Amino acid sequence: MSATIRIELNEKLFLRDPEQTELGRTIVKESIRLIDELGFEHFTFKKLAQHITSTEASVYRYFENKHKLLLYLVSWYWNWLDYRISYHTHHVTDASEKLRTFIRILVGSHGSEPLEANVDVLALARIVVLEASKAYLTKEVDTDNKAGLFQDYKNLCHKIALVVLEIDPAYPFPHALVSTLFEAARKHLFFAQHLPSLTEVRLENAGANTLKGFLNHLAFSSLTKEASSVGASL
Amino acid sequence: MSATIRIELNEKLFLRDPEQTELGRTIVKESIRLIDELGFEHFTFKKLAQHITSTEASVYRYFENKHKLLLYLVSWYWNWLDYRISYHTHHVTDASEKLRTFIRILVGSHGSEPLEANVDVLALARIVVLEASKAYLTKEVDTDNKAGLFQDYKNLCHKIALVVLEIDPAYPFPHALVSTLFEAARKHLFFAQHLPSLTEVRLENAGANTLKGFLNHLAFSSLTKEASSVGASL
DNA sequence: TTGTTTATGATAGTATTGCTATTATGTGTA
DNA sequence: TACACATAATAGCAATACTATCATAAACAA
Repeated sequence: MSATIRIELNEKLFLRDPEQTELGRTIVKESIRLIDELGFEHFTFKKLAQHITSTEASVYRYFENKHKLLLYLVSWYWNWLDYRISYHTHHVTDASEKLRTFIRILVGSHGSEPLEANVDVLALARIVVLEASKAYLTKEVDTDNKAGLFQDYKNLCHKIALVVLEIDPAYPFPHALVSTLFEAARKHLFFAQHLPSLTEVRLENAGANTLKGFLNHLAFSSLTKEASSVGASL
Repeated sequence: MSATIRIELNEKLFLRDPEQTELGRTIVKESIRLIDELGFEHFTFKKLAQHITSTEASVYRYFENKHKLLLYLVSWYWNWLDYRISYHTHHVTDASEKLRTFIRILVGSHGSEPLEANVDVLALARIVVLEASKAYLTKEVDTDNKAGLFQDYKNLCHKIALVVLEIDPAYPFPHALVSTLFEAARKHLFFAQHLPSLTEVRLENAGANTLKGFLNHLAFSSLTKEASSVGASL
């Protein structure tokens, strides 16, 4: 494992590859800090430009608009997660163990592998929780999808879905289950912090009522033979 | 059942109660049509005012801003759903049957009870799918929550959570499961339409791979004794 | 009836956002 | 040396998100 991970992203996510220049890397790095601080709605290219003592026009040379920048950041995160999952499961043979590992990484137990130097991954993870849904919940979703801007998320989802099928080849909703786990992971992290009456998940709790516990329960309940027959009878 | 349902909403959702005046009702009715058509990002009070041949200032007298209007519409929807669920379950004694009915209504099998005359409920349902998450995924969530703006959603969630506990009193995540069902219902309706590789759920399919089938499987798998023990062992 | 409140409309104005265009400047490359 | 090229500096424009003021008409109260 090298110190910094090379993450290749769809070229349609940017106008000029931000990884290739100092300014580009600064834009990415500081936009993460600023979006995390202000929230996506209050974040503007003008504020970013002032923050990095550059100009609005320069930022626009890298990203078409702030929505594309968000898509870039979120894609980067899914790639990074993919990398971490591969890193932690490539030696695991048991499919159930693989899924368990996936969930463990998904809920954000960071620290056991080399962190990306240039990017504040914890801030990016917070952005993903609060903003990632907005990347696709738009009227432009079909256009963006045709341009392949969600490919990384879909790839990752498919990869885990294959593990699910390995556990239970008869399970009829592998992709649906995995995307639900992704969405639920983010939502319950958010609920635990801001709307705790919507979830039993507690972040400070290392024992019971962990997000990991809930997601494991949700996933493996669905994948036992008994459970499958429950669904089929409805 | 009367022809039109009176739905009482938190007064902090509006500046002047739109139900009390002709203009107010027009604002609500036509904002639903416009948000559905344009999407929340492209929707503005100016466009709405032009659409209803009124003025921006008049709209602002009813709603503080478009975010509060969205909160109003979404709250209205949860209230309406609550009403429908009560209507269809008040005579049901079996808890599992109640949960099944809840899921059936959640996925949107409309038409069996009186429709609200003034509001295009189908358009509102589409808005909820695309925009409801944006109502709380903001930096203002704690302020809005303290003002009670999410109370209707939380109440509904709690109500169903009690049914879940009736089915399996030992289940440790009743609210988490129910909020997951709510979120998943919206997300998979959306995925089925726009990102079908993220779900097996198909809308046109009346037999297999229905949203109802997936949610029932997800819910009832988690609530069988066998399934509970699966989760506890992790 | 008269007077008064109240809702709406009409109009104006301001700061910010989102974006484009033009020109200048410095830096590295052929 | 000449050229390309990235960035900075500046300007500008249309749209957005409001706020304020004043006129008018309907509703209602004395």
